[in-house]
Amino acid sequence: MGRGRVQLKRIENKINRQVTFSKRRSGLLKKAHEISVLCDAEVALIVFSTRGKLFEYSTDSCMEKILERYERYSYSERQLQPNEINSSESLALEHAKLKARLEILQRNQSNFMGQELDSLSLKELQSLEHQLDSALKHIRSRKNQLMVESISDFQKKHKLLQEQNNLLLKKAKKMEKNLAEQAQWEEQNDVPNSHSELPMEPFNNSGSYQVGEANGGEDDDNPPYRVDGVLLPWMLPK
Amino acid sequence: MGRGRVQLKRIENKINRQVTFSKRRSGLLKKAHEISVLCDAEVALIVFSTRGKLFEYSTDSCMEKILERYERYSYSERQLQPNEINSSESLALEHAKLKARLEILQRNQSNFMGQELDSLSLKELQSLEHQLDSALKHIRSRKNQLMVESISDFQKKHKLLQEQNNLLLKKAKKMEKNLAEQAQWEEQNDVPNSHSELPMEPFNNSGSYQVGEANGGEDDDNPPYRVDGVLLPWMLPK
DNA sequence: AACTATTGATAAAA
DNA sequence: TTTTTATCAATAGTT
Repeated sequence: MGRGRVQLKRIENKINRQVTFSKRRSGLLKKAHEISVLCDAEVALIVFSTRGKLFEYSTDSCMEKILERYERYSYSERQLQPNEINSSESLALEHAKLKARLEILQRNQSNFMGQELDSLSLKELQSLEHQLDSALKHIRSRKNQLMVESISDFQKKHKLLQEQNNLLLKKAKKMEKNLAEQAQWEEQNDVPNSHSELPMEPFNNSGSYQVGEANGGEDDDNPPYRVDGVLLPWMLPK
Repeated sequence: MGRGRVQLKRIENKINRQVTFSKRRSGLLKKAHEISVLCDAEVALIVFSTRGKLFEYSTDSCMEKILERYERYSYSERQLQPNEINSSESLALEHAKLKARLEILQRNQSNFMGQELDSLSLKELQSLEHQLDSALKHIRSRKNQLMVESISDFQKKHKLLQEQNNLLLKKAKKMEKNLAEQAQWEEQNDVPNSHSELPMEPFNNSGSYQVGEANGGEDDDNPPYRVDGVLLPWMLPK
């Protein structure tokens, strides 16, 4: 738009940049207003110039409402609803309450992380200790549960693969035997060699869940948290 | 721009409105980006469609920073022009932010108390466990410190009182002796009895830091956390 | 979603 | 800055 194409890069000439900014800014604000009116949309536009001057447009000249809506929308995936008109009083009160609660929670959190303990009494410390102790128990229990689930999952997969492996092994041996017999027969009857050139192997080292060698009777004799010598990520030392 | 002039009023035809919104929206975002790049400006653009869908653009994809800057800017502007109506607006935004933060903190706190663990992964659980472990160490260390301080404090006071007690005891004995001598003297000289009717005792059960009987040589032989049989509040079982 | 006739925006110049 | 003017870009209505 204008004489000559526009490169999408910073205009180095300061004067030009400033002029362009002024023009485009008004254009942008205008377009923002237009879409807002034409399409019944809620628009908030904030522009800071290089030198930090603020220009803004907002539908219904209510920037804060839109920003608040934005915060709600982007912070939590909550359902949008028409803005409730909170009286400034109740909002201020709510605000103060929230702030107070936030402070408490923050101090609590610090305490839970073992910080800012100096202001706590012996009694409070002891209560905190008990709380954390109990929390740790829950956490470890949950962790253990996850681990056990993981282990049993792996064991199932392991067993399945092993059965498959054994099956394949048997099949392979059978085929080998057949081939040997055929070869013998052909030799006896003077037929040219025609069987596969690849020697049969017992299918090790192929699948992602592949486990060692086929070991018939050793199932489930592993020590806890170890599945046939495979180290799961969480088994590694921290 | 297009065939025929545009009336600056809401497009009543729903389909047309939606199409126009889509077109103009992309145009607006593009122009916002252009002015941002060309003129080195900081731009934040928020658009809500009629149906509440959010579209946004912001320089450097850092919306929050720009919004914060906006808040700061408009706050300082307000300070220059005391306006009570606007204050509630900034409050609204703050309010939304606070709420979001509160939510996060609350979930954290739940986790710290060993609750709502189901949504956590093994890794997160482990990190939580370590954090709590370390916190517990701090807490116990602090508790121990307090206890040790408390004990040594009590011991000092105990010693002091004991010395006082001994002193008083000696004084009392001396007085008793004097009295006995006086009595003897009076008896020898036939003077009527006039001394105190209360028998002298070694000042037990009087001060708040009073400790058992005066026990000369047994200082500091008590088991840890016990000071002469007195149970401190934190010594009581939970 | 594509196409174009128009209007709108704006770069450069004043 | 704002206005002017020559061009380019956006888009309304249509397909």
